[in-house]
Amino acid sequence: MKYNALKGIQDILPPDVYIWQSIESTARSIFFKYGFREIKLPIIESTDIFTRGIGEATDIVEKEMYTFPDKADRSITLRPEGTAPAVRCYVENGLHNLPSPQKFFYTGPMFRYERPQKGRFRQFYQIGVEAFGVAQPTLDVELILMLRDFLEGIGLRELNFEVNSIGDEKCRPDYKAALMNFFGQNLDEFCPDCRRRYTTNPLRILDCKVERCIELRQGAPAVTDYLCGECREHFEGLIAGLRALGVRYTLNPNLVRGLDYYTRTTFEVTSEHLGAQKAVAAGGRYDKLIKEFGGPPTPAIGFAIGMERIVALLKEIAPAVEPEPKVFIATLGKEAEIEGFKIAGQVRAAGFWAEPNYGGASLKSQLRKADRLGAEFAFIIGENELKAGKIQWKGLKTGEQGEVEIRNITSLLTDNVKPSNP
RNA sequence: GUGGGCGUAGCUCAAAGGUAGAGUACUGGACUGUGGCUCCAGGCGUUGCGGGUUCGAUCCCCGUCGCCCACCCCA
Repeated sequence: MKYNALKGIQDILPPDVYIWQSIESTARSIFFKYGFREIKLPIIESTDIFTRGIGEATDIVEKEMYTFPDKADRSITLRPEGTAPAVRCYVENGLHNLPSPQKFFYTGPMFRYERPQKGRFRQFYQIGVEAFGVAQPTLDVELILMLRDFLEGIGLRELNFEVNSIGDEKCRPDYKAALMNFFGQNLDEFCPDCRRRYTTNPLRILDCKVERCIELRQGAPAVTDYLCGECREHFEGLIAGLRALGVRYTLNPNLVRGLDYYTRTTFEVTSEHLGAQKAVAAGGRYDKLIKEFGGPPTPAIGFAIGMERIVALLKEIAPAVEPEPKVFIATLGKEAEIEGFKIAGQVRAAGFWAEPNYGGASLKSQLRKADRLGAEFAFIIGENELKAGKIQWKGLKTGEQGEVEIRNITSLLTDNVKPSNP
């Protein structure tokens, strides 16, 4: 019987996992400086968290959710995204009673039942960021700035920052009507997908990739021309802030999002070095969602970073590297083996990776193993060394060899070697 | 859900109807206490699975599962 991981679900192994760790630690340190605190959220929720939060008619809810009945026949769902659970958490824990803004981030897997392809998986990881309680566009600007700091911090360049505003419940209906009026004139010339979108979500016609549709939508009304006064002011504040802080961006009036809860600001960071799924991070405002979840009306904004996609970009820049032991401890004989484990303890206490040999083997094969592991030093302990209270050390990169008293091992290392962390 | 490509050793790939091979990796040895180089030894792999055609299938056909890419949509 051969077992496979489920379709679209993969193991993450070394050395890749070291890239993941470094991304997460960079996120923690940069987000900390912006005052974002980490929270741990459950990966399963009551199904209605998502149907209510994301929207009944969205693709995610209609066809992509992992939904099961539990043993008491409650409908539960593996989270397909993090914002709805974060809002549930915010309201349930009464966090609106704390000073605004409340700023959080979280990491972990999301689940969507989709056909896998490059950059798309059924279980995929996101770093999610949410900020509650401030309506001013300065918060939007700060989030985008933090996202840029993060992406540059992990070493990514050549990314496109696209921003847009899709208005709110006051002005979006007007825009939608104008759009339908425009497309309705020659609807039968559009592709079948767009004809379907016309009724389900006409905004999506704006980012259809079919060439004919791109031609046909020339001259279509732009969302930013239909913003109400308040939304316009907000959008202008966002643009002014980005400019003032030197964030390079492009306006993309066709940037519409597939989740119902977005209002006003939407943004997306893309790379040309990925496949068709080229968004590495995306987000927007959701000013109505907290009230929808039974909390007080509270403006909020957030974004999500796609881990697999930034890992793919980083691997393109530099392949993942396997960390190497600092010291391999080769021993000859039972007594030396025990002494070897004690010495390993000293090396570790000094902050270095010590790798022992397990069980008897010839010195030759032990050194070969040390070499293949990429160890920097081999320590050799046999009968002679035990008697003398010394060890032989050998630099496997340099070929140098010498003797040192066991009690001086720590200073030998700390004086000559830099500690290495994963 | 739709379309296309691909499934042979841990990995990369041969074998184009006559019942599977190489490189690499791994382990050990040559070198009974000194790695990297070299040489030697070690794999009965249900050729993804199931059926069909054939005297005979890794190869042809059908189905199925899986992977990859694209569409839809999204991080």
